[in-house]
Amino acid sequence: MNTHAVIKREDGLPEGADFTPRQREVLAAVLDLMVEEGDGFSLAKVCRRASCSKETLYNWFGDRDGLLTATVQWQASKVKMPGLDAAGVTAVSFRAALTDFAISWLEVITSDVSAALNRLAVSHAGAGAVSAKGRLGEIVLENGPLAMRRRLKPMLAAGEEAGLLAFDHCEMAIRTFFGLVVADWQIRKLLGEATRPSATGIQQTAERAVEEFLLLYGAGELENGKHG
Amino acid sequence: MNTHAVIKREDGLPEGADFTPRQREVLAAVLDLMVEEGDGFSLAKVCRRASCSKETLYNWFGDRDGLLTATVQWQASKVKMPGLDAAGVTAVSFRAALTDFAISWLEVITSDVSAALNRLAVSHAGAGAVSAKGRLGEIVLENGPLAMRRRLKPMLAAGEEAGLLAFDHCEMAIRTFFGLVVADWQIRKLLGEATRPSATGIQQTAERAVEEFLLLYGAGELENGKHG
DNA sequence: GATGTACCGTACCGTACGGTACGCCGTCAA
DNA sequence: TTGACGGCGTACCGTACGGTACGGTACATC
Repeated sequence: MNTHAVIKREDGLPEGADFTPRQREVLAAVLDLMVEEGDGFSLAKVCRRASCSKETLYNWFGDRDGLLTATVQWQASKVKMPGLDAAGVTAVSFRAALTDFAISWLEVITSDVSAALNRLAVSHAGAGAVSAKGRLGEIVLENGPLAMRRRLKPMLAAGEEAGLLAFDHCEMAIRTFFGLVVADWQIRKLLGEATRPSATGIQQTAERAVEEFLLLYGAGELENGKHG
Repeated sequence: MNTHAVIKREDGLPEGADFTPRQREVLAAVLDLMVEEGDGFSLAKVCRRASCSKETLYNWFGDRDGLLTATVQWQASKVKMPGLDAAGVTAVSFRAALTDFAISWLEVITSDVSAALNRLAVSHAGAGAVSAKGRLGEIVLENGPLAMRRRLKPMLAAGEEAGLLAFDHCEMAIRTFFGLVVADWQIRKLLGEATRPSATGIQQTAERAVEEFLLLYGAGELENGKHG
């Protein structure tokens, strides 16, 4: 039982990640390497880039998996989603909030860092049945799709409260929203398709997705005619 | 310049994959191992499982990447999508065709084999800038989202032809359909979430997706009221 | 029967990488 | 001044794996 320091939460959820500045430097180097080389980077390279020794790495993070986990958790702790409070939602502000949400989600998803992290988690999720590796997939899942659901749920609930939305099952609405926004952007990015959509491309995608979502689930003044 | 035999198409598209039966046995073993252990399996294990020698492996496929590529291509060549010919589409048959399409797509996407293949391609897509690895991502991309688009396009065109659909840009409609059907199923599967939807779960997802799609893009008799 | 070919099994080699050990130096407290 | 400590750099070790070589065997062809 070594102490590994820092992160110990047994629920694996991405607690604040209270690393020292020096440790964050190291993690930043890891993140860079992950973007550049995927899972294939060596500890030696990390040390060279971060100007630290392997022994330090080992003392801080235990082993390679610990380092990866720490990196993923640290990055996860940095991503803050725009939250909309339920107070005083109007048709216009609600639509705008949904659009903002979609935009920032698309920006995250199509970023190189997110792609690298997801690649890492995906490959580890399929490696050796049990192995401690599984945690990575869990963490990313927790901070990816599941975080989106958690964020979205109160927004949609607020929308329903205000009579702007109508749905039977919130889960279904969430899933639909996810599908309309993300579509095939993420999987194409993960599979290495180079073209990242431009800012306006993302904007248009988001607006269209919200438009379609409101066509399906909008009520009252939000429910307007077909697009086209 | 070794001969590597078999697949040589420079465009990388997943041509028929004309392997000998014995070679297919080997590829099947590789596929199994990929499902079980992800990208981490060793050539030695392949040999043990397939009862072949490393030298044979090398003669047939060149190197590890060649073996992986061959496996991916072989699997890709096995996936046949249900095609609907444009002749005599009615509102009912069209909806049924879309639903069938969605169902079979969901079945593929949530299968272990597909997940393993996608994991492989995803991790290789993020590994080392150029390296021949990139090809895997390309191939899977070609047989994943892009194949779906190709299959879907004539179907939607036929639908429009028959006055059952109305859209400005076919690409947009395709993207929307993709999003509604796939939603977060694929990414969650890739990240290792164990629960595969049941047959009826898939059925319901597909029907709902088609329902929503037709609400957005349906014309004439296909355009019915809101669900709920 | 001799010869060639295709393949299996296994042993082998080089390398790369995770993990460990150790010497050295700056900092800080006593 | 001295000693302890945290951390850097480097050298080192064991292992695992990709790739190669080689002997042995079944089978086909002449």
